[in-house]
Amino acid sequence: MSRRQLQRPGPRPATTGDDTGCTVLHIDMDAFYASVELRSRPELRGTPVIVGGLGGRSVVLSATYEAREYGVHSAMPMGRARRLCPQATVIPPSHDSYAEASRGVMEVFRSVTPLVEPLALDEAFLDVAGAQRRLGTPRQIGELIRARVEDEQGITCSVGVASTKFVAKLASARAKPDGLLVVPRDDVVAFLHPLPVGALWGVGEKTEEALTRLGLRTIGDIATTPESTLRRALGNAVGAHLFALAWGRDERSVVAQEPDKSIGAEETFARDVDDPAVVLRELLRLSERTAARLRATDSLGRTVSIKVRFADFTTITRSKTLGEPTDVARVVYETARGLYEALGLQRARLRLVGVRVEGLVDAESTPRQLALSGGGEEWRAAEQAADQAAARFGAGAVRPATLVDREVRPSGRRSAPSGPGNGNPKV
DNA sequence: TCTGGGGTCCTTTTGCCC
DNA sequence: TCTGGGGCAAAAGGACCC
Repeated sequence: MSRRQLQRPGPRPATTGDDTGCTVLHIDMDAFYASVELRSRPELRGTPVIVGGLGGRSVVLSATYEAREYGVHSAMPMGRARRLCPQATVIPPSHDSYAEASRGVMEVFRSVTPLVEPLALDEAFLDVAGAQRRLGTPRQIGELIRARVEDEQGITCSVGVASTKFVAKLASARAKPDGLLVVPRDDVVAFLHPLPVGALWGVGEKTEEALTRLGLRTIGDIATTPESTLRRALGNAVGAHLFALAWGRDERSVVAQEPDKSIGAEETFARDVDDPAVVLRELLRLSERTAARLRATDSLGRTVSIKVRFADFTTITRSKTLGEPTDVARVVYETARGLYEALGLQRARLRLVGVRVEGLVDAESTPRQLALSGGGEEWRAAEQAADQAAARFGAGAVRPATLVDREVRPSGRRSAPSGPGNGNPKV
């Protein structure tokens, strides 16, 4: 599902290299969403298939290799993709089944080693140093995983085997589709230097332009440029980082799943919106979705930010840090509304709005200070009740909060919130 | 061609305190 | 009392990833 393919795949390198010390595996599903869809539509195998929304503003999420032959790739606007490949079958995404397939493959990975670092639904790094005595060399482990994923999930994947994360990642891209590539320690520099700068992890469109202005086209070019020149042109962090990568230096180790740092939701309107009432209703929906996910993951967040994209695609963000972290939709919404109203947009045409909560902490280990915050503990209780109803009867059972707002505004005696701090007088 | 939605990380600016 | 500047956190923007 990688957005960029390596531009010049060249001859598939031999897979016979020495894998000693190459304990980092990068595993990447081939055309993941499309492959999952093909499991239930086997008659479409070998034909161009595009997974993407049907709306006018959607983009390609995944395309089979047959569709890619026509120039279709992920993140491309659907309209363009359909013009490039009119005969393709278009399938709207079913995110639940991708999540389920993802759980399946991650389980395979974790049966090999606990050191699994997922990067996305369809890819992960594995450190297999500790699994070698049990399962064989890194290459053998890679082949074992490929076989098991295909057996158990009915989709193929590609594996890169190297001594560092980013070389493993480049190797899996080169091995695609349905392949495995080992880059021996001694071959790293020779493997890297002919590649275009855009192949480097962290080099996108803008950085590539900047590098082109410096006359640098390959990773080898970066390697022979003074680090100080790179720092000046790209900034300290990026410059130093790319210089190190160009020499195959990458100290980052594989770390098993870290907790999320932010949770949010955003929505592009089908058509631009200039009605503040519509925008506010959307902010409410997004706040509820975000807060529900906070509660579902036992997280609280301290900073609420909104994102507003105008019709011309310029985008701004505004944020506010709360006195204490929250997982209450009402608090998220009121903060978001304040931020939106402070913009004084009148009737500007908006394309997208989003809500995000940052600075996440674990709910269990964070004491709540109800009296200080006016933090909507009663709202929290109501929202938890709604969570439970949704869990039992499906999300449709829960009424939109626009109605809740009018009918059960928490004033005076109404609900008895349970949990720490119960009994604080309100207002 | 006309650009989704979920994120992370880095840089710069701004405001505050001392 | 005014001013400068260091240090810090928050805010804002932007690049990048899949």
